[in-house]
Amino acid sequence: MVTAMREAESAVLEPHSASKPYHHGDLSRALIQAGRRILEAEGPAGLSLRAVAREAGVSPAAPYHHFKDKGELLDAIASEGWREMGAAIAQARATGPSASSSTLNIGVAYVCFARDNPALYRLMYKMARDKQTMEGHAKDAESGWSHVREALKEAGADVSDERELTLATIGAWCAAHGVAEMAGFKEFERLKAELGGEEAFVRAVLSHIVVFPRQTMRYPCPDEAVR
Amino acid sequence: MVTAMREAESAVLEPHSASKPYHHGDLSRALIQAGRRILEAEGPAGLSLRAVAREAGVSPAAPYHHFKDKGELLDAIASEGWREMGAAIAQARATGPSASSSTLNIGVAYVCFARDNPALYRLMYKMARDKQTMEGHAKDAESGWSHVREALKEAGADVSDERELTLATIGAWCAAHGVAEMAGFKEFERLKAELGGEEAFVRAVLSHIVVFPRQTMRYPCPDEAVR
DNA sequence: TCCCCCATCTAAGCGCTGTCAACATTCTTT
DNA sequence: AAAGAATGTTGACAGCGCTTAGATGGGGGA
Repeated sequence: MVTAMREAESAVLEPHSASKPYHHGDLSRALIQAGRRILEAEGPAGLSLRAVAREAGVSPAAPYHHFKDKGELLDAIASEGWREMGAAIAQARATGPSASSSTLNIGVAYVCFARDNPALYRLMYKMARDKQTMEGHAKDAESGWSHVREALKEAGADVSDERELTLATIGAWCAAHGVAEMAGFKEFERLKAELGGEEAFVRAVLSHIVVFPRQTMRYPCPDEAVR
Repeated sequence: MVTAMREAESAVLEPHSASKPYHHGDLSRALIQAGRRILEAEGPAGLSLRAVAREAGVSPAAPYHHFKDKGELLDAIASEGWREMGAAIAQARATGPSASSSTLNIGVAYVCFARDNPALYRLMYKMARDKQTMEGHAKDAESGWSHVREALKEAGADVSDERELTLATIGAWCAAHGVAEMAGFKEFERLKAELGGEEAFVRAVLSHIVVFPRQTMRYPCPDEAVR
C-alpha cells in the first residue's frame, strides 16, 4: 500500500501499461539507459552486461529477468537509436529551406547523428547486420527511410518509376552511411579545415557522390560477366 | 639452409611429420592464417586469441611472442585483407571493357569482395575505425584508392580541379562502402530477384547513387546552419 | 665440433566476462 | 491469509585476454 505508492512514484512515469516491473521500479528501462550511459562514456568495449547491471545498481544476473541475453539488451538500445535517428531525419526534412535541398540536408543530418552518437550508431548497424535485416529497426526507422524517399521524389530525382525511386532511396541511404563511417578518419582533417569545418566537408562529399555512369550502364546490364 | 627450407614448407602445408616441430616454423604467419580460417568458419565472435592458438596447435600464450596483444594480430589479418582488396580493385580496373565503365566495375568488385569476405571486410573497417585512420591500411589499399581516383579522371568525372577529384574519390569510396554494408539485408532480396541477381542489384544501386543536388548546393555552402 | 645463449614455447594463474541454477524476496491474485 | 508469479541475489562454471615463471632446443661464437 504505502510501498506500492513509493514504487509507483519511483517508476519512470507510465501509468499502467500491461505487466510492468515491480521490484526495481522499471529495471528494463533503467538497464537501457545505463547501457547508453556506458556506451557514451567508455565506448563499446566497456559495455558488458555486468557493467550495465553495476551501473543500474543490481546484481549481474538481474538483467536476465528482462532480457533473454546480452544481445537482446543491445537490441533494445539499438532500437532507441533508430528511433532517434528517424526523428533527426524527419526534423532535417521539415526545417530544410527548400524542397530541392532537403535531400542533402537529410544526408547531413544523418551523418551528424552518426558523428554525435558514434558508439550508438555503430551498435545500431552491428545489431542489424548480425541479423542481416533492418526489420524491427526498419519499422523504427521507417519514418527516416520514407522521408528520404519522399524528399527524393520532391526534389525531382531523375527516376522514371517506383523501382528506380526505390533504387535511388537505397543508394542515398548507402551513400550517407558510407560517409558517416568514413568522415571520422584523420586523413580527411586537412581537407575539412580547408573547406571550413566538418559539416562543410560532409556537404561537399555528399554533393560529389555523382560518380557512377548511369547512362552508360543501366540495370538490365548487358555485360554481366565482369566480375 | 636445409632446415630453413623444411620449415618453410611445413609452414605452408602442415599435414605430415612423425615429430611435430620443436619450435613452430613460422608461427606468426600460421597464426594469421589460422585467424582467417576461424573468421571464415565461425565469424568474428569465434575469433579469440586462444582459439587461434588452438587452431595453430600452440599454447594460448605463444602468440604473445609474435604479437603485442590480440589487437596486433587482428591488425595483421586486416592488413592482408586490405592488400587483397586493393588487388581486386586493380584487377577490376584492368579487365573493364571500357574506361567510362571502369568506375562502376570497380564499385562492383569492391562490393563483391565485401560479400565474399564479410567477416574479414568488417574486421578491416573495425580496426581502421578504432584508430580513426586508414594509415597503414591506406598504404596497403593505396593502390585501390588511387585506382578509383584515376578511373574517375579517365571517366571524365565532372570535376574542375584536384580538390573536386579528391572529393569525388572519397564520395565514390563511401558509396561503395555503404552499398557493401547494406547489400546483405534481407529486405532487398525481392528486388535482387527482380533485377536478376545480387550483382545486378549492386550495379543498379551504384548506378542510382546520383542523388545529391550538387548544382544547387556547392560546398562553400550558404546555409550552414541547417543542423 | 661443442656449448651456451636466448628466442621461442609451455604451465599456471589473475581478473574479467556471459550465463545458469538455486534460493530469497516481493507483488498480485484468489 | 495462502498461493503463485514476478523479480532480485548468490554462487558457480567455462572461456576470455593477458602476465609471469620456467622449460626447451637451434643457431652463433668458442
